[in-house]
Amino acid sequence: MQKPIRGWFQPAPSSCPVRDRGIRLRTVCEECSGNPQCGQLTLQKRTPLYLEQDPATHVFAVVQGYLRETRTMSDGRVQSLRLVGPGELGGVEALLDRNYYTALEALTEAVVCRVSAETVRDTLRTRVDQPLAMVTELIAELDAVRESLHWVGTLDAEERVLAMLARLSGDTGRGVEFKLPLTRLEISELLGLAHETVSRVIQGLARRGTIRVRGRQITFL
Amino acid sequence: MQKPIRGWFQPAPSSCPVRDRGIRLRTVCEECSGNPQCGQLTLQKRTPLYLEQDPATHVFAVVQGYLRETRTMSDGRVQSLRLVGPGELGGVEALLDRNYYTALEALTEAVVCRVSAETVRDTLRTRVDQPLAMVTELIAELDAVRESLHWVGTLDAEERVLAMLARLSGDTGRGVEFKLPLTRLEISELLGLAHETVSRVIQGLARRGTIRVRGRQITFL
DNA sequence: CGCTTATTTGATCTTGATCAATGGTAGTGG
DNA sequence: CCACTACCATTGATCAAGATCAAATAAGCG
Repeated sequence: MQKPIRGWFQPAPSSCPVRDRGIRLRTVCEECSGNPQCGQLTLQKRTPLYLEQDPATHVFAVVQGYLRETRTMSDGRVQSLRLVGPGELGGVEALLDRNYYTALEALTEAVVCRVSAETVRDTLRTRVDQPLAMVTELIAELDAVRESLHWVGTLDAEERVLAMLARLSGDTGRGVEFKLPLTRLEISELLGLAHETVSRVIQGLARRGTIRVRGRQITFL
Repeated sequence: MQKPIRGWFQPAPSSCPVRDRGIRLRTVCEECSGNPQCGQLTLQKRTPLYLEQDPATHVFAVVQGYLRETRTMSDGRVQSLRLVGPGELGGVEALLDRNYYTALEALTEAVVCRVSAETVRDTLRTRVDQPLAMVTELIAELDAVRESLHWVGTLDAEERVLAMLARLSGDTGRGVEFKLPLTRLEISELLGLAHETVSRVIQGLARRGTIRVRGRQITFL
């Protein structure tokens, strides 16, 4: 069920659960490389990995679960910037060697690889084969954020909720039930909607037979 | 008045108008390196640099003027994704060696440096000092797009228009008049608003004394 | 079981879109 | 220089999507 981690580094030389679950490239994870057990971080729900303005020291690759990036405005409003799922990167601004400008927090129980920015920088400096892969990664991220922007700009409430449900369903097919890992409130914050609207849209889709809903169990029909 | 180009390459060895206007790093621009006159491209208003789905061959750095990235949806609606101004990059997806997934078009008369993706890739492979600078660039781009997302998600019409006006005013101070380089319609498309709304907001700000408006001449008060 | 947190549903309100009409401005060619 | 034209900007009236306010369940969970 785990997705491969998109990474910018070479295959791990020794046993590593991350690689063993099918990834092409390994991340230079402090835990992975120093430890034969490849002890990634396991996070409980609601655990923050870092807060806005924290000194930016590490980059994270999500192995399992969902995190979210948020930013707080001067007036206290919180905006969820994006959902970070399996195989995606968080905190790349650490490579700029300054403070994080977003907060990153686990929404579900999650497993992440933690890589120090220093390690990444060293690797970029010394390994000829890595920079292009890293650049490719970042451009893919850029693509993803633009995609979100496109969504927020043009899609109405129902389209956005459908897109989110599709993403959260992963590779679950039609007719197969899956469990929503997020609450209506969390979904609404990520989509820039009110939670009541998310609820109404989901009920509406159910009434029209697009999906079947049993609490947090959803089936596409 | 020109902004420095953010670039990932070393200082130009010989005379180059781009560098001479104060940039730290030069872009490996086909025109610049092959030609002592450093003949960047000059674009007329409304000139497209590339269209969606075109083979992605070049990366562009804006020297002067404003361009916009757009994407067309299946139903024909066009979404403006972002404004690309002096010092910023467009078309970085060319490094992925596939097709452009956005269109890039000049909104005003503009000057850009054109760099072949091949050149950039070669430089990343062979020059030890460049990758980190390039990665830094991309992360800054990522930051900018997230910023847009933040805007679109949390700001209301007036806040968005104000943010755009602030950006377009550049380093013009309070009390100094500047000329809007974009029409109300173009602004509205970039902000995801109706052009009537942009007009109303601008008039409203003028009525309340925040700005002074004379057609496309604007003064912050 | 009792408490907290999620979810659903209804009623009403606000923002900004849309429709429609008019006035301005800049560029073009005579 | 002026008239013509095409685009740009403003303003008003109305409408709709979704936010907000309010309240009643439902679902977890110690």
